Amino acid sequence: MTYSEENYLKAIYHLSLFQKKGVNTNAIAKMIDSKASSVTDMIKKLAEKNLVEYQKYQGVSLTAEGLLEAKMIVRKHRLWEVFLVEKLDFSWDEVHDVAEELEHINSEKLINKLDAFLGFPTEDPHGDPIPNAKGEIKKMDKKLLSELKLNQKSICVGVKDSSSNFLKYLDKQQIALGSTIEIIEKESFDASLIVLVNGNEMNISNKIASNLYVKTV
Amino acid sequence: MTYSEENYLKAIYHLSLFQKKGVNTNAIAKMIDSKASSVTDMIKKLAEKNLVEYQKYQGVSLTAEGLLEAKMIVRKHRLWEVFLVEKLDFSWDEVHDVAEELEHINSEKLINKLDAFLGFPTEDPHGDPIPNAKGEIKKMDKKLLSELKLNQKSICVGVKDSSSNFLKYLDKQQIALGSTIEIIEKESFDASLIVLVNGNEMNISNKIASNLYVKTV
DNA sequence: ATATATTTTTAGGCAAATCTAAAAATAAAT
DNA sequence: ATTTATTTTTAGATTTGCCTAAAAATATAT
Ligand SMILES: [Mn+2]
Ligand SMILES: [Mn+2]
Ligand SMILES: [Mn+2]
Ligand SMILES: [Mn+2]
Repeated sequence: MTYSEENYLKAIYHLSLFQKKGVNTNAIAKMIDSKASSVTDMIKKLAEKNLVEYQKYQGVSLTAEGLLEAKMIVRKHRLWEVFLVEKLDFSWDEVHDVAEELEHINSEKLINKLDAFLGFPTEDPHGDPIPNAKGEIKKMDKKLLSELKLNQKSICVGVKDSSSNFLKYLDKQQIALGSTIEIIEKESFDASLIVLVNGNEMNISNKIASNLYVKTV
Repeated sequence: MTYSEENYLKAIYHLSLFQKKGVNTNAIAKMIDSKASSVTDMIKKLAEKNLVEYQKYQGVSLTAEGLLEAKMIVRKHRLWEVFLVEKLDFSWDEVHDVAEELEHINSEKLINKLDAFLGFPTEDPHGDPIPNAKGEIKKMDKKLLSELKLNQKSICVGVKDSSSNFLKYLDKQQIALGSTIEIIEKESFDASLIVLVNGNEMNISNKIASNLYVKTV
């Protein structure tokens, strides 16, 4: 498989998590940062290889084979992110771009040895689940902080937006995976929150709260 | 730089170590496993980018810039080989192909962090020198076992041929980097040797002896 | 229901990297 | 010094992945 094919499969996979129907051509183009016509071309090729199901004008979905391939790419991406953070001291906002390259390295032995070396982690540095060697994903039940009830104690377990910008903001506010979070007041005017993060009171906007995953305790 | 351009630079670099004049088109084609016409095309592109010096029919050589680029690719290749052997328990005959892919990952931070993580190694698992971040190569004085004098004690420090085939043969004979080697008899008929490897007597052919580097002690 | 807007596909082209076959230059041999 | 052989370059195609612009299909609005 080429890098380009792998990137398309991954894009379709990510989009299909939020889209029960077929994934839209335009959505893929946006994610891959290319044009709709290019997407149509590639989709035809992937369909030819039985990696996606495709009917003209009806969007596209992964076949069982395509789904497994996509999960293996995601697995590699997230394992490399763990490696970069745990072993090479990268911060969580620096790993994505490098992992985008590393995810295409093609060696089953490499990735399984890396998995073992890292102690078979189940989540990446952003709290996203890492598929195991069979493609199985242990799903954690987590909710957005914006949906958390008042005075309900919780732990930060992930981010929805993992842009460098957002992650750096969290660093500055000393919010990290594992931080305890509790909402002590909701402002109805702008849906901002006053929260306790590791016991420290702070004010966060609704936008922030809508991009933080928490697990109630 | 594209993967292909990097592979050409690396090939020219390796060939230029044994060739004081310009490197031949055909030699590059052979190493890259492509055709002379393809090489000519690529050389023109590299010359355009000032990475090589090129005059029609006169072969090609690296510019200072091209040389540094080539060394950085070699650096990455060999550091990844160390990583695979030291951290992921690959054997020395399994690392080359994976390193061929990993060497193209493009992140200065990654490679320098990896270097530190590995403890700034100066040689790869085959005894080849690893250029430092500035491209400097510490050269060790080593000679081929076939050139070693009778009864001169030495240590195995590298292999000239690093094909999987040869490396597996060495494993079978329990010859490894660090093994002590001494020639106790030379057979003039076929230039084969009777040697002591870590004290064990064995017979090795001239071909083997011509592919093992040793350092006298 | 018809007109308008949006999405998707097709048609035709381009750049990178490769190839084969032919031509040109260089090297080797008589 | 010519001829012959080898090496290298050019010419012309091919494949992959992408693009723009136009056409076709689908969705939305009146
Ligand atoms: Mn990522
Ligand atoms: Mn991640
Ligand atoms: Mn190697
Ligand atoms: Mn090596």
